[in-house]
Amino acid sequence: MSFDKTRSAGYLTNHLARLFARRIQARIKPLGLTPGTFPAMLELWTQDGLSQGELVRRLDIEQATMANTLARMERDGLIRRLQDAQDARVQRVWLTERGKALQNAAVEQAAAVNDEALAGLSASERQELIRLMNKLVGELRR
Amino acid sequence: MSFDKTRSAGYLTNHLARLFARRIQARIKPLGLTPGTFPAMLELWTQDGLSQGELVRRLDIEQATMANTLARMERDGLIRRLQDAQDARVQRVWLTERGKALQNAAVEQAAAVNDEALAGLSASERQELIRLMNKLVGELRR
DNA sequence: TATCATTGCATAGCACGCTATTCAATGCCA
DNA sequence: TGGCATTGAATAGCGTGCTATGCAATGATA
Repeated sequence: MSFDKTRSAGYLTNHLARLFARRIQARIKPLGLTPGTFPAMLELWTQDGLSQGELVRRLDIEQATMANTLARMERDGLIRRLQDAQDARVQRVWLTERGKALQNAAVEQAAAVNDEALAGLSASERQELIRLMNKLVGELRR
Repeated sequence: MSFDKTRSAGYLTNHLARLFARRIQARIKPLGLTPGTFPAMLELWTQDGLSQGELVRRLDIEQATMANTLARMERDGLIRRLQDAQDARVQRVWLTERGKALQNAAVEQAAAVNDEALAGLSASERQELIRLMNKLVGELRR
């Protein structure tokens, strides 16, 4: 039974994810951000005050993972967690001023990494790659 | 500054990597394997007795990560590490009988996950996706 | 040959992903 | 209204990735 790693979507995805993480890590470290916080920050920059559960659903991250990530973000002064007034079980997540202020610089760095990765591709190749990756996500999310 | 996560190669790659990992984890757990061991096992099934450094170079994994992964693999009876006869610094990695015996079943499961992910794609789309992903890897590895 | 740089690996410490488990708050229904 | 199921979150434990650091073996050189 043979297996060519350069022809396996799963293998390539894992390798690519590590390469992306290394690059983004290097670029956002000076901002006081880490790669794992990025998805949550993106959601909160778009809509502040989401509940933890809402973040879990939007980001397709396990609840326990999100709880840990949010704890680190709170420790690092990016967010605050406040109990919801209507439902005492719900923790709402609010950006601090510092967290809000990072948006432009952080998004800029992320965009730069994407540009580096896609440098060798034509516009239509980029579009096709994104389309196909979205299709895989849809397939695997069921 | 806006950022569309469904159009970011990095974001999609991270999401896809998590989805792939969940699937492969579920499938190879019964074999006593974990996703992180897979790349090393693939290399060793192809060529047994590689040094740790050789694995690091082939898999583009940090040396410390590989040392940890190999320690778990040894603990779990997949490999043994023996000092090289010529160079006492070198640890050569050898599959156990159990490690060797897992090849067919493990590769089968990995192939099945790839098939699930690519189910919605035509043959030419699959080929194109693999080609583009390899291009990104090449770009980001420099 | 004594010294110093290089190489190969291990360890510490942490980020971030997962499963399993627990607990409190809420909702529902007899 | 009392009892039970559901929901939202925290915690424990572990795999897998990283950087930083240390150390022993080897190689190179004055």
